[in-house]
Amino acid sequence: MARIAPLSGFPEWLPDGRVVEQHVLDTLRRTFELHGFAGIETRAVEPLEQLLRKGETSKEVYVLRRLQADPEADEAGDKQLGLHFDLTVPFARYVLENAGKLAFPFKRYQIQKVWRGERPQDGRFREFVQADIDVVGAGELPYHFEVELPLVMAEALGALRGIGLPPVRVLVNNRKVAEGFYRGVGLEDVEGVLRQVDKLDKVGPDAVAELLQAEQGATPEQAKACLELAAISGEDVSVVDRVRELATAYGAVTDLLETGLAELRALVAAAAERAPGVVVADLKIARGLDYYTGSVYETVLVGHEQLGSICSGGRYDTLASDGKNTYPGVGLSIGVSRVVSRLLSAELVRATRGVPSAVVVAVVDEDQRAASDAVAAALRGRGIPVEVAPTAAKFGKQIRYADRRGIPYVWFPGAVGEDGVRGPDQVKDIRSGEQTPADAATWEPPAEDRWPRVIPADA
RNA sequence: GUGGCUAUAGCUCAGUCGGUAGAGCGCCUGGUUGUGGUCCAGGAGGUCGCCGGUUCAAGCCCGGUUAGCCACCCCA
Repeated sequence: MARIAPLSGFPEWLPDGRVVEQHVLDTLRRTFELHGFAGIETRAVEPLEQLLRKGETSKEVYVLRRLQADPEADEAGDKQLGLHFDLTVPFARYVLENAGKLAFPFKRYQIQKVWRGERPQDGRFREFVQADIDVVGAGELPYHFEVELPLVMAEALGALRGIGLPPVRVLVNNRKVAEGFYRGVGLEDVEGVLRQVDKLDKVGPDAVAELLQAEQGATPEQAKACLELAAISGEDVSVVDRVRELATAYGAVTDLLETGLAELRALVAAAAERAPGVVVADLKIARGLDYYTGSVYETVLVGHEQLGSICSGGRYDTLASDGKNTYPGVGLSIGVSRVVSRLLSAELVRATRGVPSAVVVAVVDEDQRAASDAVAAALRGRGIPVEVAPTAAKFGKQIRYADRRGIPYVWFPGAVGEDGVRGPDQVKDIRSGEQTPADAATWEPPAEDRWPRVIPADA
């Protein structure tokens, strides 16, 4: 028998999970718009060569082809399409394509699915939703956007605290600091060093020290310096002084380092004021991607650090370039699916119901279905989500129909008396059992019952 | 892509020394006269992932395969 089984890495939620996801999406979108970001959507595909420009992700790209494509023809390859694996590459292409029509600096948000042919795991998917914000400038982009963007994300995620999302911690670092320091101590393969330092949480400092020596040719002294830098973290500007002291001790003070430290200081100082306790400077944050040139960000859910980063990004001096013009940018991306999957699997949140209906209108018998339809229409006309019972089963079954779906109210159309006149309708709150006469032209459910809500699971 | 673990009812899982399948939950029906949840009584539902091998006999042992989970890699 052809077993129906979920496809690993392609998550699908039940209706009440979708209510949660939709709430998250709505909340993020509202926050982005409050900060003036314009929404765009790009196509799902990009030319393969465009997607592969960013490096070693090639194996992860899903290629698109027609079932009947001529196998000879696709040898040509330059017209091959792939599903985008992030929203930054499509955005960069979009900026170049529409540069003449956009006003810079351009702030946009983009919430879409992306695809990566990775091995799925808890919180890691092959098809998932990202919510990105980026600011892109023409030619130049003021540093203050590197301060603003992580704070917008912190606010967006903070807006989800009410439904039970754990607090977040935005870890920040600056590429110029890392690069300036590493070069200052004589390590030229900045990329390689970053990659090893990035493993710190997983393998520990001793292993990283060995890797630095074995893989990057570092001296024990250089390795020690890298680890001491990585150990520095803090919420206030004193981290900057500590980095400078360390660099001085190793004779590693460079202009690049000083530039980076000034930037990092500005970010930490602003964050301490605008979002105290949320942004933490952490000098071990590396981010493997090579195109970051300034601030880099990673965000964890407090208590769920094992889940990995739920929101990352950074500054790119060259987000896009057409040869003549360069467009620097800074942006972050929330892994919406990762967040939602954890909210659901760890039972941090729940939806009050999985269907929109606040009311089920009972059907007395099929001959009187029209009366129930009329009640439903009257309620809907006033914006109350309603459905009519699917069958004229015993009332006990119709109540159970509502109960199973979490629908709080059952409406009983008045019985037709011997005089042929319909008696008064009644509405029952099936949670309390309370049943009262009601008029479809005026009855209102309490506001909290009107639509499904997302609430902390323990509420 | 590499490695480890797993696959039995809709779900979560038991299944001993190989002897042709069980529980809990869920679902359906009933417990008169149109009002659910609790309780009671009944009931439906499984080619034991798939293919092959060993054996008188395989859910159990062996090989393969597919899928899922986890770790690595990388990343949201």
